[in-house]
Amino acid sequence: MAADPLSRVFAALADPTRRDMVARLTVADATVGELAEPYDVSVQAVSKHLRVLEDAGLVSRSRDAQRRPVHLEAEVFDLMTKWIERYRRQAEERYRRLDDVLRSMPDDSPPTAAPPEGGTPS
Amino acid sequence: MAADPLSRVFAALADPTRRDMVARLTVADATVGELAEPYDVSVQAVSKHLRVLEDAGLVSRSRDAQRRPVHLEAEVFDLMTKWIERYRRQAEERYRRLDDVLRSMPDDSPPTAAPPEGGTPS
DNA sequence: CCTCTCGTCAACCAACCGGTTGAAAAAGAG
DNA sequence: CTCTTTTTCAACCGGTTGGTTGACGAGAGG
Repeated sequence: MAADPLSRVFAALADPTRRDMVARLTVADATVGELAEPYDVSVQAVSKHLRVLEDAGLVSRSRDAQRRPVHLEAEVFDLMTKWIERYRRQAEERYRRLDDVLRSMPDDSPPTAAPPEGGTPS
Repeated sequence: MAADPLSRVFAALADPTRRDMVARLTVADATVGELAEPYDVSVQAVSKHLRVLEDAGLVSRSRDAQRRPVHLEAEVFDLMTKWIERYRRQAEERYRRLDDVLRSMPDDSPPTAAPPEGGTPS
C-alpha cells in the first residue's frame, strides 16, 4: 500500500459502510464490536474496514482491557477539503474569465488567432 | 455498476492520475489525446479513466468531429463538500460537548456510574 | 487452572481495477 | 474509395478489495 495520503483518504471514504462508520464515530467513540453490530457482515470484515480507515489517518485506536476503542481523527478531512476547494475555486475562476472573454468579444474575431498587429509592412 | 453517487465520486478521485486530470480541466477543456499526453500510459487507459470520471458526474463530453472534448462539471464537488462538512461539523460539535462535560465535572465522580442515590439503606 | 469475550491474523475466493495490446468505429482529407 | 486521425471496444493479465471461515492471542473472571 504505497498510495499518497490524499488517495488513501478518498479511497477509504469511497465505501458506504466505512462512510457510515465515520458518521457514527462523529457521535461517540466505539469498540469494534459496537461498530460491527448494525451491519450484517462478520466482525473480521469490520476490523479490516477499520484498518483502512486507520491507514488513511481517519481513525485511531487505543486500548481498554481486551477492547480497542476507535476514535475519529477529524483533521484529515482538511486534506480533502483543501484539495476540493482549491480546484472548485479554480474552476469557478475559469468560468468567470470565460464570461469576460465572451463579453469582450461581441464581434466575430477568431479565437486564438494572431492579434491585430501589422506584420512586416510591404 | 450500482454504487451510490457519493461512492462513485470518492472512488473517482482516489486515483492520482484522475485527480490530476480534474486539476488540468479546471484550466481548460481538453480532448482525450491532449489529456493523455503528459502521462506515459496508453490513450486507452486515459479513455478508461475518463469513463470513471464521467460515471461519477465529474466530467461531460461533447463532440467535435472525431474529437470528444472533455468538460469539467464542478457541481458534483458540492456532494462531497456537503458530506464532509456535515460530519466535520458534527465531530467538532461533539468535542465541544465533551469539553463541557469535562468542565462540569471537576470532582472525581466516576463516568457512566450510577448517580449518587442511596441504595436500600440497611 | 479453565473459560469466556474481544479482536486480529491467515488463508482463501470472487469481483474489480488499472494497465496492456489489437481491432474497429467515426469522421475529416486525399 | 482510400487513408489518417481520434477515440472506443474487447480480451486479457497481475494486483487489490471486500467478503468469508477457522485459528489464535490477550485479558477478565469464574
